Amino acid sequence: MPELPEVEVVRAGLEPAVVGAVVTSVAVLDERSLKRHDGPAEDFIARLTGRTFLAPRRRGKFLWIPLAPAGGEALVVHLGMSGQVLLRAPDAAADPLTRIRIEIAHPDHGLLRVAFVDQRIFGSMAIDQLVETPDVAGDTVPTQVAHIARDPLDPAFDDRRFLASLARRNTGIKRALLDQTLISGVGNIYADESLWAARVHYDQPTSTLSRARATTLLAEVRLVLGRALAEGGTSFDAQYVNVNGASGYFSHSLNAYGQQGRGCPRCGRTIVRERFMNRGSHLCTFCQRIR
DNA sequence: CCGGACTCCTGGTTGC
DNA sequence: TGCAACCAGGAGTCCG
Repeated sequence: MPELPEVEVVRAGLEPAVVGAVVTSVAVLDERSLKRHDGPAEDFIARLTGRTFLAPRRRGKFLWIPLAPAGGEALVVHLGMSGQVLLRAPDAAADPLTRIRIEIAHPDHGLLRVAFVDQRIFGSMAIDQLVETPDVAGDTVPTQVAHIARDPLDPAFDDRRFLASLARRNTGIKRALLDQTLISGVGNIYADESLWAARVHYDQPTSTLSRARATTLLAEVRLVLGRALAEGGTSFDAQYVNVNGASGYFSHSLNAYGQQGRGCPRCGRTIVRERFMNRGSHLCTFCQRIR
């Protein structure tokens, strides 16, 4: 399940290969992968073919490649649960489960294929208009990303505003962490990891979480995301970026997620998995109690 | 404002 | 061994 670190690795990997490249052809192999696109496949193809890619950008789990001229449209990518963006040589064998294939011509690297591969088809691509952000002058995001909060690794993320909305809200803390309109980029895995690190129970009411503990939690969110990013950033091939979003989360340093039945790395008691919000929540019920 | 239920989807795992 | 049921969940929508 790609979350912020995995999506950022994809963004960074794509950047050198796509900036300045011209789209020479587009094939939509499965139209369901255009569910975020407002229009039929023909419209997607027509609006993308012949365009020049600018530098890829990201907010939370949304990735987009602006199209020249700047400030107009962008190719938006969301990886969903299982999406991958693979860079291939133009004559490479087709990747299984490729849903959209984009051929590009780069002034330095020549012809490349960008394959959008997605097993479960929760992800998608779209062409969308860029709009100005309300908080940073000159900054733009696609319209379908405009309702998402900045992510905690964004220099313009507003800590005080986030903490204030937590205090004002009447909900559980994990719900809040997963609410992309409050803080973006955090998914189920890194939510569990951050809560474990900060010793906070997933259902702790946000209004009763002390300012100090909320501050600690936000710091842990940043540490967890930053650590994952550092691990992922070293693992991709420089020439043909093959960023895996499916097995995508960087699993070698998980303390809570998927660790049910094992010992809590902090106190040794057993990590349990509970159903919450129609998904799994992994925690140490000794370290993480509602207070 | 809030939360629950539902939808999208399919490879891998579990259970009989 | 074979097949069906179940499971994973990001994000959007709808409803009470």
